Amino acid sequence: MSKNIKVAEQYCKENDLKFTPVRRKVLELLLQKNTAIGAYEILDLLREAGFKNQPPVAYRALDFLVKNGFAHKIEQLNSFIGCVHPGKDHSPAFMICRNCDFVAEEEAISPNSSVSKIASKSGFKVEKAIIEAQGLCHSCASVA
Amino acid sequence: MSKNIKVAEQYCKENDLKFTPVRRKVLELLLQKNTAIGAYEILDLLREAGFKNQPPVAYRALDFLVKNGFAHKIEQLNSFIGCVHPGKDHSPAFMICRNCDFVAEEEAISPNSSVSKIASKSGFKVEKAIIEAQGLCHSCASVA
DNA sequence: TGTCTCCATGATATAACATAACATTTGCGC
DNA sequence: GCGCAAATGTTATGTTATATCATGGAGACA
Repeated sequence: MSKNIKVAEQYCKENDLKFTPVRRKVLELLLQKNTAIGAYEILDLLREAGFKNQPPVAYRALDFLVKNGFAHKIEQLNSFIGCVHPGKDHSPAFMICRNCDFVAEEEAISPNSSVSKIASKSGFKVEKAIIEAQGLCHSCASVA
Repeated sequence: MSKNIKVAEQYCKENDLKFTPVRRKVLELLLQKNTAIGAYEILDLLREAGFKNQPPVAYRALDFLVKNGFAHKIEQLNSFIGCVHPGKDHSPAFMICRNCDFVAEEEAISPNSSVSKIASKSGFKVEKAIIEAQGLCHSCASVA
């Protein structure tokens, strides 16, 4: 069992959250790849694994995982990815390779980051921020 | 006629782009609001203005406007907003008020911005980046 | 133990967002 | 006028996401 699954399990236990079979399975699926997966692709994988496969099944599990910090939505791709450091309160930035679909999650926000500075300048109170960059990952950039 | 429409018109003239009636109308619609508008809402407004209203009509115009920097897509909202400083090559950050839907566009990316730093650390070659923050705008934050 | 309540899941339907594909028209250089 | 390229018209369909109501299952507590 992956380390991140264990972390999620432990976190749920401590916070009275139910880490049910379908939620666990979806997280496992997300963690098996380093690319983002769409909800309907997850649905297919769930069906193969013997779960029910109507859209709400996937979306509910994904909502749970995203809400609790175990997964993230990549808005530009309308798809989802497992979080590489769950549990910690964090503000990720994603680097999406347009060639191989690899998605890297990095830490982004610090008190003096661009977003904080821009926000304070305009009096905007930021609650969450998404940062998604598109381009070429290290290895695809080398080849090209 | 709004200043931004003129800028777009001039830019198109200089770059051999066709600022056709439907493209102009969509840009006008986007510039009339300081909130983001969905493609199907634009479609409704186009119909009211006597234009054809099948989905491709709106999406084509939006593609043109986004591609040429006259408008931006807000990924989190699946909707669009007129650009406040068109023509200039820029990397915007958006501040989205969850209370009043106001969207502010700010300049975000500099050579030593968070994104650039993170990217260079991991060898990722960034081609474009989106930054979208959610929270409360100045006036909604004051009320609360 | 019964039953109440809360939350998760099952199931059906539909809403909302976006594009494929092909026909037709328009503007423009020659 | 003719041919090309780009824009628009038109039909159909693909993709992503949610509303709604029914059913089930675990824990609280008398």
